[in-house]
Amino acid sequence: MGNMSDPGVPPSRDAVRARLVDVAAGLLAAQGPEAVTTRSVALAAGVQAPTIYRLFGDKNGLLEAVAENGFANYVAQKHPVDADDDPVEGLHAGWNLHIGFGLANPALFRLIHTAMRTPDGRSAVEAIEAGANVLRQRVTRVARAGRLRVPEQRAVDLIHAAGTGVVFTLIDQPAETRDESLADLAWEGVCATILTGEHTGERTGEHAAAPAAPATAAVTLRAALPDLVMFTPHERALFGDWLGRVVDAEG
Amino acid sequence: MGNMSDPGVPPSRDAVRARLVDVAAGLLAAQGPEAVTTRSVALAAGVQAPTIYRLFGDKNGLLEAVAENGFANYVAQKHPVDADDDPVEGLHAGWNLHIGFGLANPALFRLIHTAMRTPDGRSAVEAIEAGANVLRQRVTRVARAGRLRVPEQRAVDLIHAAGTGVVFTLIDQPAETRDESLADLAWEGVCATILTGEHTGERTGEHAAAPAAPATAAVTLRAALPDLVMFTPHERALFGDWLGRVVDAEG
DNA sequence: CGCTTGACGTTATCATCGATAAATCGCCGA
DNA sequence: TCGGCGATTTATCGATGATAACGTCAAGCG
Repeated sequence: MGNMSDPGVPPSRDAVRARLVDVAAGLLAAQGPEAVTTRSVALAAGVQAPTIYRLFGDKNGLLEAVAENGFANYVAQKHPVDADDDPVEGLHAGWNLHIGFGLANPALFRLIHTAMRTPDGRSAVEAIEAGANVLRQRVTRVARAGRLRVPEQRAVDLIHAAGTGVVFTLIDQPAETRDESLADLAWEGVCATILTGEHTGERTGEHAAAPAAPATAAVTLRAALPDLVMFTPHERALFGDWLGRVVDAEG
Repeated sequence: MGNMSDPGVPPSRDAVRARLVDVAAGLLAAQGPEAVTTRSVALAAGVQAPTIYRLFGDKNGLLEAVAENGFANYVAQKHPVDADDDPVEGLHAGWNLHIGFGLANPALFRLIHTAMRTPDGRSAVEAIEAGANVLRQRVTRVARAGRLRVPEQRAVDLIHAAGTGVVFTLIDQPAETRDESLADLAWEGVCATILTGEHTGERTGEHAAAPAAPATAAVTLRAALPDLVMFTPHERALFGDWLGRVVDAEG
């Protein structure tokens, strides 16, 4: 938003940045990763090569900006999925977002899962980390609703693994023989594995499995206390007392 | 086999080939893909750079040979899994092979799924294509046994997607916090999705009989922990630990 | 034995790529 | 007007993938 009043040439730095990102994204999508050289990007954007280094630090910075921009664009283009729905539906929406982004940006998806990773496993792209956090939050919502039957981290990992694998499998196939319903099949499998209830992910409307507030969960656990052989008698007694406090306070 | 009698220098072409492949594989595994340059490989192998091009055509040919060799080595090191067993067990063995190879050769796995692909989706590495065919055959065996409830191609795709996704998810995590049992969870989910019958692939015995209500309740309670204001921080921490014990033992 | 032939090693070199230093330009405020 | 500073341009560096050109050696053959 800098100097739009200038009639001349100075394209306001942010405009140059955006143009570079657009050009790089276009080259990446159209001609693959090896077509994205600093020279070709600079030439196509009408700037000199050093400009890239001043604006992005190095070529990796440019690619990170491309990933950031591509992901943000894709998310923005989707309707926001109001969060007051069924938590499972929210999770499904996140799943579809993951799959859709990968199929729409295969080259970028490959790049993200290979080159652009810090040694500790965290993604070097801010937006990707943010997306992972959103997934975590949505899984937590499902857990709070009492519909998760595996630990949250395992659910997060399984969803991420299934989504990543589906995208790789699909973009590795020629577009003609590609059957994108593989994503739905995988989603069914994920739901059947991590969710409670029989009709897992679909628009069942009403589930036989109860919404299960914390109090309900505490009641369930207290009923199962005698079977929990991993506790010593004293531990079991204290555990039961605490469950009682939860029941009294939350119920 | 060639000229071992010669006391002098000629190391029999195949020996040079094998040494180059070994050196390249070592560099790839130890220092990452960008450490595998034609010069570094040639230097470490004691040959000149053009030798690589005479033996492998180009750098990609060398990398394909590395992938081929790495996969073959891993397969050979495993016991052959006699094929007269339960077809589902054969499938499980193939699954474990896929996962194990990816975890043992993360850099190679990344390379295979990014750089070394022909435009029509087929892998450029012969051994990988062969592995895919083995998977197809094993799925066909399961289908012949009447235990498949989805089309064969969908089953093949789902298994491949799940395996690929699990490997990527695991190798993207630091080795310390990595939980490799994610592979087992994913295998359960795949079996539940593509196989008939309730007790799917495992020697379930006790697990699948009940949906593990205590574990679900414990997961739900743990997700709601931050909202349980009736606990002191220390109590909450201990309570969370105990809930974790319930999840681990019952789930 | 002498000649040819072809495979291999060696050296030198090319084109390209990522990245940067140095010089040059242009605008803005004092 | 002029100093100063940031942005642009030019030129270049080191590394990399890839190859041409030349020399060497052993095998085949008259």
